[in-house]
Amino acid sequence: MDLDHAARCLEKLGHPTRLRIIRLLVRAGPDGLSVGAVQEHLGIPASTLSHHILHLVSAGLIGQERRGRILRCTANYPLLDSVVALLTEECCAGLTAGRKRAG
Amino acid sequence: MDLDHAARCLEKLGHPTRLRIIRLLVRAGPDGLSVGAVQEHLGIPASTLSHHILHLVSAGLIGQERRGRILRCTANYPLLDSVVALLTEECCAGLTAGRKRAG
DNA sequence: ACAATATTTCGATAATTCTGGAAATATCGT
DNA sequence: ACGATATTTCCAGAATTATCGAAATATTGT
Repeated sequence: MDLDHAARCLEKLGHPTRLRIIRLLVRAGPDGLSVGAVQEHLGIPASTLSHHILHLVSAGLIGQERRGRILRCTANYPLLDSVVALLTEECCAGLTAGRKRAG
Repeated sequence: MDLDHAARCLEKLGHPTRLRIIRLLVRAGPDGLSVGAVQEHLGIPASTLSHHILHLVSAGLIGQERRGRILRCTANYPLLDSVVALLTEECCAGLTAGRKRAG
């Protein structure tokens, strides 16, 4: 995970609707939720939701699996973890008090 | 820090140039860097840089302090920490294996 | 084949963001 | 006051993103 890849993920996460989608899916656990279920939770038009989901899929932040008519979306936990890890190690926290890296 | 505030921060971090600025400032430590120093590192036009810095300031991700002609920019470590914390606790990691939160 | 359900694609508009040259502003040293 | 340095603001154009109704595409059950 390099900086640009992280930036691409953060860009996708940096939209309130998409961040809500991610939160829903993370909380839903490994089974995730169907697109329809997400739509019910968020109460937004289907086409708008579909676009946002496409964003998240294109960044790899969520995965999808067809099950009949239903398209199940799941959070990509490892990728989310590495985004947080990059943000933490390379850019942000852990350096607050006594910085460990030279820079 | 609510979801929308986090989304606003993530949106700002979700741009390669801005993420680079943040990384520079974090690594520079509590003293930060002047705008000019950042510009030297990134090699982009001053006005473009100024716009990006304004974004980061408006989100509170960096602070500024004038010192004569030089404007020193510093990373807002606590805010960065809380963004990471929200991402970790509410949205992302820590739930990968055995989830602790109900949802 | 048909109706019902689940989701996407099309198409169009509005809004926002990104970029950077040129000019303006602020500060300093002399 | 002047010239140099540091940074921003103005301005404009190009590019991207967001939104959502309507139509299209699967899939299932009958």
